Amino acid sequence: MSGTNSADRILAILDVFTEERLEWTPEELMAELGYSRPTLYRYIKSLKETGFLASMPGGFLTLGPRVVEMDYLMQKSDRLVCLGEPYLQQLCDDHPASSLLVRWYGSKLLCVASECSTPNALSSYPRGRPMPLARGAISRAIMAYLPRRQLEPMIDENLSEFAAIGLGSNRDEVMICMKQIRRQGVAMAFGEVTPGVVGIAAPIFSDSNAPIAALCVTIEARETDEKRLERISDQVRVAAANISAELGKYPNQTIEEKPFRRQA
Amino acid sequence: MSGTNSADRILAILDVFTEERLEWTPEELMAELGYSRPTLYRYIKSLKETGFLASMPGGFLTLGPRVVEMDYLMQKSDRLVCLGEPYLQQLCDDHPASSLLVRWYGSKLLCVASECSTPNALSSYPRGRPMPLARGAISRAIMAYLPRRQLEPMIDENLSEFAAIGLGSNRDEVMICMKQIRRQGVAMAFGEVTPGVVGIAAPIFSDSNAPIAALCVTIEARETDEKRLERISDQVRVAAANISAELGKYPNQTIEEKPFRRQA
DNA sequence: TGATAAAATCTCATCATCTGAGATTATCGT
DNA sequence: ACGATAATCTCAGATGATGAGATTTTATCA
Repeated sequence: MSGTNSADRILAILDVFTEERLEWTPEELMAELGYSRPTLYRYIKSLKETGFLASMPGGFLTLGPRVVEMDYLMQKSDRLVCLGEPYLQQLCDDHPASSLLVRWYGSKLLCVASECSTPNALSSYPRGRPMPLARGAISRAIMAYLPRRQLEPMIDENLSEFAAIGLGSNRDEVMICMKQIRRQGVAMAFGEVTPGVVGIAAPIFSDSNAPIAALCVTIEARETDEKRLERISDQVRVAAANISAELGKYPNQTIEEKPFRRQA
Repeated sequence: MSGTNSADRILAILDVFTEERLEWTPEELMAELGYSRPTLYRYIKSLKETGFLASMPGGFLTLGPRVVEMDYLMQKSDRLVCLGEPYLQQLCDDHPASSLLVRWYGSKLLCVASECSTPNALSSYPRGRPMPLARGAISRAIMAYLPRRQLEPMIDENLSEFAAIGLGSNRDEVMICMKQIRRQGVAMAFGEVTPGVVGIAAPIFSDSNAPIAALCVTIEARETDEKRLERISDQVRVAAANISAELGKYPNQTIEEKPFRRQA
């Protein structure tokens, strides 16, 4: 309803398919979105033909097979996931914990792979579950390595959050924390996301520039101690560094004619 | 390029992100799709704002977080998946096999959940992997229960396939096979999809009408015998029936004011 | 099976909005 | 700070989008 262009209007249809409501009739969509009947049906047709929507018995519409396929595609071809999975496995073998790979999308943190060795998957993060942007070890592991002009505005925006966690009450204090994280190579958070759960995260780089993801281990506080935390930190740091190195080894996809970082 | 409307043009962008090529620069997209620079950037902007595309370091574009999130959403809210998972588990506990839930999207068969108890995941079907439409037990388990006017054209289209499998050389012969499947309640296929692998599948219904999915077990032929096949068939048939019954127990989402199938 | 209701598509005139060349501004790397 | 590349903006023309209502198709029930 905001965007007046039909690109946004067609994409807006997919927006209404949420966790609360995954099945809509055309009639309901018309009411919700305010589109006329022919227009809506035109859009639906396009979305169904491309597989983003699918008809359910009873005349309902749901998200379609394309979504599932695309995710499969992404997962299968994501070098971060492929390279990282063995490390997730290893970390879970070594500790009663969850391990996760989280991608940084600029405006969103999204879990893209996870393993879990504890039966009660209370704090488990399956693929696709979004993470809070301004809280937790993952968030900070990434932020700490962002270039200044990205980092500073983020800090200013979330000052109250940082204050609540106890990282500092102004930008400079938080910056010092970030510096410390850079020195340690890992970020640690005690119960920031889930009460009683410790998170230990290290950033992953694809080139030498900005972090693109983080490797994280979460473990119940009562399952651990000083020594184990130390050990996990080391493992996470090393694993993240290894993944980064392996990611950098080959170009992202195929060898591009235009290498962006090395002069031809 | 085919559809001249901008709905299709914007969705066409997502089409070029395939397994072979998951990273594109705007320049490459312009060349591939033939859109002008401002137009393409307009589209990209919309797709990025909605999270369907994301920027990668180096100026590349990839599929975005929205895809992963949507899949998570679908999976989490899919009653078929939630209800079916325990059965998949059970089947894998009982046999050295893979078990899968496959949704029927009218034009596509897509695995939506799977378990595997064999170490060599040779014939494993993870979520998102599409299945061949005209081959295998799954396909036939669903087809056999389709209403006549959907089934007959499908048979005619794929007569050569059916002949190759040995189900019959004309429509009537194939129809007899389908009838037999209905009588048995399961479809069985020997090495049709993967050589040396047997598939046993039964349809799942959400209302009494048409099948919406199938439950399938695949097992290496050399791991099994007459007796075990019999046992698996029974289990699959019963499990599929149970899932169907449970699916029907509650309305798909919330209780709709307009019940479609029962009179108020 | 045929009648009835609902759902989906079609028609078409109007006009909004989409398009693209080129200029302009932002961003990045050195 | 500078040069190069990437992304956005401007604007006029015209193409394609829109919606009321008619029509066809599909589903539902007797």
